[in-house]
Amino acid sequence: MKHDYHSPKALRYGGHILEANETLDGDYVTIRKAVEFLSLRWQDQPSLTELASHLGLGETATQKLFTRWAGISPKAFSQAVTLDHAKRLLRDEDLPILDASFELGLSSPSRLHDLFVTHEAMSPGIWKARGGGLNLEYGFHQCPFGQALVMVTGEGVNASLVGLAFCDAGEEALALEDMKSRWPNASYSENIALTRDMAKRIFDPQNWSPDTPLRVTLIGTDFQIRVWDTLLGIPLGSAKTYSDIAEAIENPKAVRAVGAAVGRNPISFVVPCHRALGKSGALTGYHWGLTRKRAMLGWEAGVSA
DNA sequence: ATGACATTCTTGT
DNA sequence: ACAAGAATGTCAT
Repeated sequence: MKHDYHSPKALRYGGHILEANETLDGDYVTIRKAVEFLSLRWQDQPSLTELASHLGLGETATQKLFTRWAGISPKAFSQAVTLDHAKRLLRDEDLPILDASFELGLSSPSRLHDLFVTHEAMSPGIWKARGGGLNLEYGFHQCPFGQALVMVTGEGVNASLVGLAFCDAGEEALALEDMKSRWPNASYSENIALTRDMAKRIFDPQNWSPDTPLRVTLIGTDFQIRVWDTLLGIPLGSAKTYSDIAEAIENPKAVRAVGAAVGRNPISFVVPCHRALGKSGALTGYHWGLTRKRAMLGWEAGVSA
């Protein structure tokens, strides 16, 4: 199934993650518009004046509002989203190595991602059963990149993130269908209370701590898991090309297959598929919308600044 | 800039 | 089994 999510809609609201059904106010709408404008026009770097007039606001108000969301100025955001900057991300010297733990099939903390996660691969049986016997709870939450669909398995300390998808307000049904089609035999129930904590943990960098690593479970084919595992090793503020990844999994010619596997990553953002770029530094593609990929890269530039 | 095609893996018949 | 398609890359025009 294929969806076209081409509007950006980036949204943190006053530093808090909101639930999907909470009312949006003027700030929210404005920020969304600003990111959309900057993201769509990444090629010609609009000035603050242009941005402000597009929003119908004063320059100071625009500057302040935007900086509160992104952690960086509109100017810095535009730059973070250029081809040049993407190339710089690719240049980053130290190549992340595959976790030894993957070889062993065990879970282990990966400190390379700033959003400390422990990940484990689910038994191939579950994959073959297309999610049969799996109990998934989900909920939608507002996040800096639109509505986030959070999917969790297990309870309490065992709660583990299985899926993370994005959409614009109003497209929740599509996103849910998209995710359900990956594990059609799993059973699904909504549980906002459970997923809310997970969302807060993920989207507020203040909650990123090695003491409380986020548990994630990778469900996919062998090949896909190897690709996703490699993605997990790309640190914040850096990026890899699809061919880099193909080499990392010791299958250098499988470049195209890597692209397909990256695109099929069910835990978008946490498994940083947005840090996979074309060899030229071009963003090439994103399942949840290219503009959203730019927004993520820009937002991360603010986090790491 | 555009297009053909090489190559690998997934998925739907 | 088989064929089509995918978030690529390279080479030729």
